[in-house]
Amino acid sequence: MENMNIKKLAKELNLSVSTISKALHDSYEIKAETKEKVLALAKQLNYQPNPFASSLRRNSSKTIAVVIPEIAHNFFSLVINGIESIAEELKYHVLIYITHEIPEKEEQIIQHLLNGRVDGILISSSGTTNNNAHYHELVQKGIPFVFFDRANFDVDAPRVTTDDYQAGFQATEHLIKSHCKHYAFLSLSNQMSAINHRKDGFLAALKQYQIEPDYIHIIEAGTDETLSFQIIRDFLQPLPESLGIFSSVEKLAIQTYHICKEINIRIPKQLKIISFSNLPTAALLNPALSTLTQPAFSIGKEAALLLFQSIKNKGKIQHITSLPNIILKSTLFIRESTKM
Amino acid sequence: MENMNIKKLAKELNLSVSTISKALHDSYEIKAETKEKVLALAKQLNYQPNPFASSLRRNSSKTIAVVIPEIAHNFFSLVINGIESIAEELKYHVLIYITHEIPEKEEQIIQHLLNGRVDGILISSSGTTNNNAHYHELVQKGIPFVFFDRANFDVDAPRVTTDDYQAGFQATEHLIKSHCKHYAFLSLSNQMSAINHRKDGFLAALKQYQIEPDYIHIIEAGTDETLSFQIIRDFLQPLPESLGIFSSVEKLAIQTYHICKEINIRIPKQLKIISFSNLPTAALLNPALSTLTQPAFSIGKEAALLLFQSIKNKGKIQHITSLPNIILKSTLFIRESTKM
DNA sequence: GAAGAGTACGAAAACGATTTCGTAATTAAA
DNA sequence: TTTAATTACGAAATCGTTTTCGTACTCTTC
Repeated sequence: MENMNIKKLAKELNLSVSTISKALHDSYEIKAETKEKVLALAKQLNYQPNPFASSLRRNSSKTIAVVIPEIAHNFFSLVINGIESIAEELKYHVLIYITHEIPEKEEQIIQHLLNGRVDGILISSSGTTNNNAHYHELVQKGIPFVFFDRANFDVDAPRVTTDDYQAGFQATEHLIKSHCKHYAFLSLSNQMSAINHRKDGFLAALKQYQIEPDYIHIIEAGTDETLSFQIIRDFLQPLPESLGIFSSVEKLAIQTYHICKEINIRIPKQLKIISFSNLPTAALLNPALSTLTQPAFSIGKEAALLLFQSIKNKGKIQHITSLPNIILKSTLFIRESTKM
Repeated sequence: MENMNIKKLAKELNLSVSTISKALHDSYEIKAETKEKVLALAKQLNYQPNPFASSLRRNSSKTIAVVIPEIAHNFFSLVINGIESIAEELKYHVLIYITHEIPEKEEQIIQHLLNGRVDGILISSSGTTNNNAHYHELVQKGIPFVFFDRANFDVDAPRVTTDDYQAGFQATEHLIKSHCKHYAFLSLSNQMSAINHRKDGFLAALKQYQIEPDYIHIIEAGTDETLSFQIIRDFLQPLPESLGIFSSVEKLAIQTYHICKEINIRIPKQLKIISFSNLPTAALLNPALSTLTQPAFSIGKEAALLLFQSIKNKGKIQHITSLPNIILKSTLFIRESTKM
């Protein structure tokens, strides 16, 4: 009685394998009485269909993959929560892959997923904007995928992003109205779509308020922890006069806080800072951090919905419908870190 | 050329399907020259083996499941990072399931995983200590699994936990030496192993220092967000004199901070607090939070290693070797929130 | 009562890889 | 030279489902 399967059920009930299968799928070909018998025995013997046999035959796995740069990161774990809420409802399984911000790793993962292990993929890209061959292979293989937050705009795939440009503009405007002199943008890299849009908003605001280029600093801190610490520390010594920082990601803002604590820079007196962040403790920091908060859970949810829709429509004639491109709004929370 | 498979490779090279399969697996039966030809063509035509066919035949999926109560939680996402680091190395895939602290959900997930979709499971239990039928079914089915952090001690499975009792004792001793009068333990539920061990350490320390029962409070805040807020708020109004709080989980400490801010309780003057936590911003809070920090990444890593070892040994004779039970140490960080 | 429709099932062919068991051909040993 | 061993491959069964075709049988309908 090691493992129950359809064949054993069939033998037990003196029915054929196909009848059992059809009964379990509530086929119209099978009469109610037989269905009941089959269901009853299946439950009694604790029958569980073999997922691989089923996937092999049906060529679908009821599984999606989520490919993200990091997981120990409030934003991404909230997104996963959103994704899971939908996947769970539709009885899909969720595979997690972490790229650690390494584009080659991402390529390798995507390359692997070409084998049909998953029915669809949700990606927050770690890649440079240049290399998108692996995305095109997905398209070619007909594997649906959806970008969220960090998209590759050269690839023809649905996207769920936030209003990064507007939010960047808004945050910067807020800094300007707090009367800073120097303005700095903390970036991870100049190859990530979301971050670049934030930077564009930053620059546009500064332009509109006619801030001189001499007072504008773009700091590319990179993804390496110790290196970015060093880069930020170097930038803050000597401290530019009346500095306003707009951090494009939470991690860099936290590093900045640590550095300020270390070398005794007073926030917001000497340095004002606002950051994109989903920190549940932003309001409890010393001082409380002004944030631009993305609706992370909703991003995950919307991206998943888009993906499942895409999976469902697979094979059907692609109408000339425009590419789904959902843009959600971030929320500005003004706190002490940008006080005048 | 839709999908490449072994059969097409075979036809192309005028070889049999079995020869191709063996060549791809570097079998000794196939001569070097043939292997090279096969490998070359496979690479050229971008052949990727169908994972379901392979899993079906081999009865193994190269996939593990991680079942956790929450994901938007520093501890658990760090653990996942640790798990992923090992899984990635061994080329295993990682499925994530979230129970949202609902025991029935956990049972349902485990029940589903009985079908062989995964080769092994890592679990941080959401269950009450009573119900462990689903774990026994796993044992019976021969599906390896490992508990981490929150284990069920009635079930015969490897565990990776931390020195919760000692850490609880140590944290409480620290509070006592900071001269509190009242002592409170914030718990989620009295059904979780790790939390109960922390509580035992808490109580033992208070006993050793002969603190009167009247000054000892056990607060079960539960897993519901709004409810736990209310419970903690109620406890803090009116505020017990010279209160020292030991929070068993990060979330409750953060809620306490929020409440203190709201109703103007000064930390550490009126209330001292220490908490189990993996917050990267603990030192930046206002005031900086004293923490007991678990080696979350290592917990994930060790648990994964244990699981893979267990998967490898599957089927082999179980020696009388003692049950693997790894206990890692937490680290105490004393900060301002418990200052005298 | 003959034709057609509908009902309820079974046989067998997939899905794509792995693996067991043969077996020709070559080489080595006696 | 004969026998045994080794090498290098192929045929076919197998994993457990799903699905396509049949096909008996019953029930209408005129």
